[in-house]
Amino acid sequence: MSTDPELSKRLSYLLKHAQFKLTELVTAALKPYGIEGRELGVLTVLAGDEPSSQQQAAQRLGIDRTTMVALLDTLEAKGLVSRHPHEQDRRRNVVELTETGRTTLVEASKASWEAEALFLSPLPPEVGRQLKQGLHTILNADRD
Amino acid sequence: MSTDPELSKRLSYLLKHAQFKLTELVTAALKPYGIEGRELGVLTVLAGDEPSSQQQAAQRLGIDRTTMVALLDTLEAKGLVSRHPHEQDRRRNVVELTETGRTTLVEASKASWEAEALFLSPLPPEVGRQLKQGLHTILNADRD
DNA sequence: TATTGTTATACTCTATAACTATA
DNA sequence: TATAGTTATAGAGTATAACAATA
Repeated sequence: MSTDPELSKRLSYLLKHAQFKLTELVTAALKPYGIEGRELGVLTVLAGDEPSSQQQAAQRLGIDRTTMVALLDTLEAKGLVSRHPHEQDRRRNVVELTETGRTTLVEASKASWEAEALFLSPLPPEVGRQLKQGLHTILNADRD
Repeated sequence: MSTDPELSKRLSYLLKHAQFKLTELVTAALKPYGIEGRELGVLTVLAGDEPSSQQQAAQRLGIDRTTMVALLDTLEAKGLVSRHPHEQDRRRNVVELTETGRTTLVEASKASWEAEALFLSPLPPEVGRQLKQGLHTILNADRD
């Protein structure tokens, strides 16, 4: 893509293009399962411990609740999640994975990890781990 | 932001949030100079060796030529670049930095590097270098 | 015919504001 | 009054298609 020598030394440039490349790999890997990376993220969050309301799930994903609506519309149309009114508080929707949703999550998740491994494959395994660890350290540096 | 334990192990998640955080830092650092990160990228490319046409500059940035039009409209309105018809080929615009554009580039570039250093500051300098080197290796792995 | 810059348009992703139904 | 979900809408950021000027 871009090849300006000065620009390609910028971390902004490296991160942007790395994300672009990883997204390409993940999208291709998930294609057989009929979902995209963002949707896999939603399934992952929904699979956690308790069945959560739409708003709780949105918060855990760091997206707006209005964005979550459209995302769930799609996943529901694909038969991967189901929405039911909460028994005690009927304003809320309890969102759960369907049986298909659970198997899709398992298989698509595996494919996604493989895409990540492929992305990191130009590096020795230990260097790849350090790269992830470094990003993790930076993102959690504020929280103390 | 998001705190789902499963999700935050994904490289997709780490890259996305890292980019978000770096963009915040760079945007704040560039604010005194009245430009954004993408505009600094354009100035950087335009400063390279030969005065380039709009399309050449767009290619080096990896963006569409139609996107470049709006970007240059903004930079021209700010007095940082100037457009002139190419002498030999009057279809092309020669895009150059103005005097103000050149000093802005120098100062804003410095501020941007400082923002990057701040972003990497939770890591030991050597680890930060390795992180950049790792991304660079991954992005150039295809090209051989 | 092909190319450069431009405009009009549309598409994606996202958020804000307002509506509804419940509490 | 306040909250969960929804809808309508708008704003970035981007690209595609069509146009005028030039080659």
